[in-house]
Order: sequence, then structure tokens, then C-alpha cells
Amino acid sequence: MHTTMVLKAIADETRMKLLTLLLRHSYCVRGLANALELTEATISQHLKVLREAGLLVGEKRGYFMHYDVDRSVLHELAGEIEALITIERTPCKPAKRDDCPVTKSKSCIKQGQCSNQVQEFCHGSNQDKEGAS
Amino acid sequence: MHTTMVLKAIADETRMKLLTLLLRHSYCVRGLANALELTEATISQHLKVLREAGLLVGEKRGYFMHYDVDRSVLHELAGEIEALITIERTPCKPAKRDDCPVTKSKSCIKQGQCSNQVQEFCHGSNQDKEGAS
DNA sequence: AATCTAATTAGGGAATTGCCTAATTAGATT
DNA sequence: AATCTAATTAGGCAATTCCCTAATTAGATT
Repeated sequence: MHTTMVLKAIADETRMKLLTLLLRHSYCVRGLANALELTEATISQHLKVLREAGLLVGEKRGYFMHYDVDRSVLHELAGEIEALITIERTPCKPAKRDDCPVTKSKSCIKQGQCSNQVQEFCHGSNQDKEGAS
Repeated sequence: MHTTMVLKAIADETRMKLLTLLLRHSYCVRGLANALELTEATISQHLKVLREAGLLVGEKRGYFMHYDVDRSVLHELAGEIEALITIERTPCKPAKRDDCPVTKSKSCIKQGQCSNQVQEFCHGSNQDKEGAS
């Protein structure tokens, strides 16, 4: 999944720092290495991760590579996270209300107490013999 | 950093699936394990990661643990990502325009061509003898 | 109080990650 | 065309991740 790639890319302190540096300004690799006190090879590898996630576009200037952030990818990501929030809770609506494990205050379910419908809906596949709960 | 923790938590396919399941409905651990075809131990560990990132709140119902998503954490995260986008590019403004590596189309800098100011600003610490570039 | 069970933790193995140094590559400059 | 150098890739190592099975724990039920 592409979203996961973008998330993995920014879910690292070093890469997040690189990103914020590059949002402000173009840096060559050595500049970034100096700023973060890491080797150029390490920076280069981090940039690769960001690049492959689509977050960076590279441009060559003379001897130097300069990377820029593609802000639209960040915007899209923020949108996808915000979209998660809009997912609505689907209440458990079994045929018999008593079957719903969620409406019971004391217990969830026990083997056999839960209709197939509820079991499937609330507790995933009904495949295993033990009875999902 | 807390943001990184939240990002790491959701930067995993399995945990993202858990999150979307839990956004729709309360599940007990076995229900989640059934749904994702993983062991309960594995699910429990993933839930721990999500919980420690503040994304989940657990509630005990009878024998069963039910987790709910704290949507505000997701909202905050989306906001922080969106905030990155608003970071403005700071153009390189050295005393002498010629010193600015970024405005030059052909070359970035060479040893000695770059004023200390520019070097510091554009390319990080000026410490190393080689000259940052 | 004793029993029972969902959830968690412990321990372990294969795969991945993040850093390094050294070698190589791409391509700009002369 | 030959040279030069920033950036990348290769190789290696320690730490972490993600999954498993087995043991333990928390706490609800009887």
C-alpha cells in the first residue's frame, strides 16, 4: 500500500528532520549530512526512502543534487488520516438484541450464546470451532 | 517525539487494519485475531503499540477487553502533517547574490566560493575543513 | 475462596532497519 | 577525451520489528 510507504517514510526522526529542512530550503547531500551530523551515505539512503515514497523530487544543479518536497503527497496523507476519523461506528444490530455482546454490560459472549450473524459481524470469521469471542 | 510514535504505530499494514476495524466497531482480541488471521498474542502486541501511541482506549466488558479509537489523536496527527505543508521556503539571501548556490543554474558551490553566511544557512554547519557544499 | 478464561507477557527466530566505511557511479568540468 | 567529485550503492553489524508458541496474569464468575 502506498499510504503505508509514505507513513513509514516519515515515521523516522531523521527522515522527518530531513523533510522539514527540505521544506524550508534546498540542500545538497553534504549540507544535510552536516546539519544532521550523519554521513552522506546515510543521508543518501534516507533520501532514497523519502524519494521512493514520492515525497521528494531531485534536481541536479552542477555537481550537486538538490531535493525538494512534493507537498501534495503530504496533503494527500493528511486527508487520508482525516478520512479515517469520518469512519462511523456501526453498532451491533443482531436479530435478537440479547445476542449482542456489545450491549451487554457484564459479559461479551460465550460459546454458543452468540448468533452466527453477530459472531460474524462483531468478532470476525466464524470459522474456528472454538467459537469467536 | 510523540508524533513519531503515532506515525510508527500506524505505519504498519496490520495495525492500520486493526485501527479501521476498531473505528467501525468494538472487537475483543479474539475477534480481531479471527478477522486478520493472526494469533491473539500478535494482535495483543499490536494493540499495545497502538495503545502506547495513545490511539486506543481499552475497556473491560466481562471477560473481554474492548478497544476504541481516540479519534482526536488522528485529528491532531493530520493537523501536524498539514502544518508541515505550510512551512515556507526560505530563499537563500546572501550578501552577494552571486554567492547563493541555489540561484546559480550551473553549479552549487565550490570550496571557497561560498560565503560563511550562505554556507551556514544553506548547507548546515560550517565546521568541517572541507567546506560544506 | 476457588475456578476459569481472555488477554498479556516471555522467549525465540527470520527479516528489516539504520548506521557505518569503502567502492562505485553519474555526469559536470577542463 | 580525461579528470574530478557529489551522490549512490555495496557490504557489514547491532538493534529493532513482526510473527510465532508457551507460560503467566488479571480479574470475572461460581
